[in-house]
Amino acid sequence: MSQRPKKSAEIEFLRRSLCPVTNSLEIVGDKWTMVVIRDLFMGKRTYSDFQQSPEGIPTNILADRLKRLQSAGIVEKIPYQEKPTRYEYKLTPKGKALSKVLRALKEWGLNNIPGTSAEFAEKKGDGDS
Amino acid sequence: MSQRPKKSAEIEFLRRSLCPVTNSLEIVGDKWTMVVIRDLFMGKRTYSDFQQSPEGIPTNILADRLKRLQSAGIVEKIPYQEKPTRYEYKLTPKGKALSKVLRALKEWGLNNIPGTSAEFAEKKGDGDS
DNA sequence: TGAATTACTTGCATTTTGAAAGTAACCATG
DNA sequence: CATGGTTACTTTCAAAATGCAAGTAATTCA
Repeated sequence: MSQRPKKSAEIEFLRRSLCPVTNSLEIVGDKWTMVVIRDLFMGKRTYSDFQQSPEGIPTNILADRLKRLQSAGIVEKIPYQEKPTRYEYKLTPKGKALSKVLRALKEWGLNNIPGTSAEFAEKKGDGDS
Repeated sequence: MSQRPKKSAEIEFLRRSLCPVTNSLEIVGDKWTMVVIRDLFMGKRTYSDFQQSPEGIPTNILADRLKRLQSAGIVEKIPYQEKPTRYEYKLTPKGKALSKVLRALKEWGLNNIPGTSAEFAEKKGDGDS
């Protein structure tokens, strides 16, 4: 056995590269994912919370991103009431570890994109402490 | 004059929101842009340098991203020889300011995505000092 | 019974991406 | 001076992702 290379097993591990930057971008590197994560850091919890953000994420995209974030282990969906059963989304430790990425994006934007304003990326009453 | 609102002028400033995170993502929030920026931080300079990276960026996407990065003031294209005229791409100060975003993505990937390896996001001989 | 709310799913047109091939300028070789 | 090679793209077109709108399901409220 093992005469031929085990293609199918290898394919499961195929990535664009082994670079941590590239692999992170596979998960959070699109226009909407980090916006949802920003909302979670700001304390938003429900589907409609995310929908109400000023960026106006399309509802199908939001549903898709929440699913992907769950299967990536960044977000978990937890029931917080019954009848009707409602769920809240919250960051896992893996998700919370993205805070530095978020902060770096925020700082870069504030310093390099005129017209941006910190209050849109901070919890109300949070002095960035 | 200025009886009617200056729609055309306003439209130039229309954005998804005023959030610095969202606005940063409009520029660097896709699967390829930060890969090119990573390469620039690693010392790559020419079009073919970027093409040779292990991720295998499609050439039309590369050309497009380099154009966008130039018009965003993140990268500049500078001739470094004549006959034939050849250009190198390099980061502007605004581009260099993205180092924290890059580092945060790298650290998150290293800590949270098994199989990633630091050497793919560092200059050879650079001890991260 | 009917309207409202929350949390989605579905359908479909538009936009972006990606693979491959093509082009243009120049140099090097025979 | 014709042929081939290199660099740096552009073009074409199919496939995938996005975005808008409408539809659905469960439940509560009037």
